[in-house]
Amino acid sequence: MARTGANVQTDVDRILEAIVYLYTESRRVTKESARAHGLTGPQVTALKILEGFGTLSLSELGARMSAKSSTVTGLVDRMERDGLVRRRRSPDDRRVIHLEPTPAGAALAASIPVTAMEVFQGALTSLSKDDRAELTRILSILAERVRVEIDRRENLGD
Amino acid sequence: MARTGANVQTDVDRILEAIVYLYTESRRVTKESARAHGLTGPQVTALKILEGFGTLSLSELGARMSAKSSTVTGLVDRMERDGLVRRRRSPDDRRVIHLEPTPAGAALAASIPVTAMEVFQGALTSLSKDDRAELTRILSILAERVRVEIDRRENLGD
DNA sequence: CGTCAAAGCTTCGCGTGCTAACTATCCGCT
DNA sequence: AGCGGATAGTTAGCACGCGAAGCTTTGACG
Repeated sequence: MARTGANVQTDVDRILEAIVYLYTESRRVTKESARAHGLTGPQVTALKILEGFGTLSLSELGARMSAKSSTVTGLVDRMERDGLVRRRRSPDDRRVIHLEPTPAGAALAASIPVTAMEVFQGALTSLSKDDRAELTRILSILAERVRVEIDRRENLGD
Repeated sequence: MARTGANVQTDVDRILEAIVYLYTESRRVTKESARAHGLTGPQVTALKILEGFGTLSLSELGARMSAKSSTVTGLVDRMERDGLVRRRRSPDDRRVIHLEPTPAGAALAASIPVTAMEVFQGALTSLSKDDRAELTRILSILAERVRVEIDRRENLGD
């Protein structure tokens, strides 16, 4: 274990801790902003995605939100209940359900600024330009590596 | 809006997306590892923290897990039900409840490798040493800035 | 000494989020 | 045509996770 030295583990810990913190806070901030409009965080996320695409299937929405289909079902149930979106069965493929915002949902989406992450924007702009670019670059690499690693494991494990 | 230019928003988006992805995956991996021992992710986290400290109050545990007290209550309820920890009222301050792992809980904690984040270790060690150091440095700054920004907002808002 | 705000936990209600199991539909292959 | 696996959604059951409201205990302050 720890072939590469103990300080790697320290970095892992620090990075993980920072990521967890940043994620938690980003969700909290989003939630707070959503709340001001009578919505929840995921609902705003979904509405904003729909606003961009107009119509999406449940699975497409789920993919863009990194959520499983059963989660999306529940989310959409509540959004439909609250008159934000409408389900419509696809004529092409009867398994598929298309989702579109209602006028009310669309209006609400438009009224919510994308600045749910103002806090991050503030923090990120306070970084130097170089640091920001570096962060983007390295995080992208990291995400890609993790993706690959997970794929590898799944193909081994099963 | 976007006083500082559109490419900042792009960076924010990319960084946020990467963070969400990494967080989601880290939780998934942790959960999977926990599952193999019949536990949930947060339960492992709590046990591991308790393993390090021996005894903690509920609020101290909550602080270390970034969880609210009502969340901790439920988590500890289930862990107590499953014989992993024990609640004990503090003699000094009768509001406080001390938490300690049962022998079974302690044994379980010891048997679970900290390597729930093996995937990350793999990905991170595949980064160059410099990139890893850079990432740690920048993320730390970012987390600190966000912390400050949030404090600032809370003192303004209220 | 009494009051009263604050701290520590719990309870309740709600909204995620996941896995497992199930239904309906589609599609490839024979 | 029809079998059989894959795909899209739903349902059920569980564990978080949070905010609001409530309880007990503490400690500060008049």
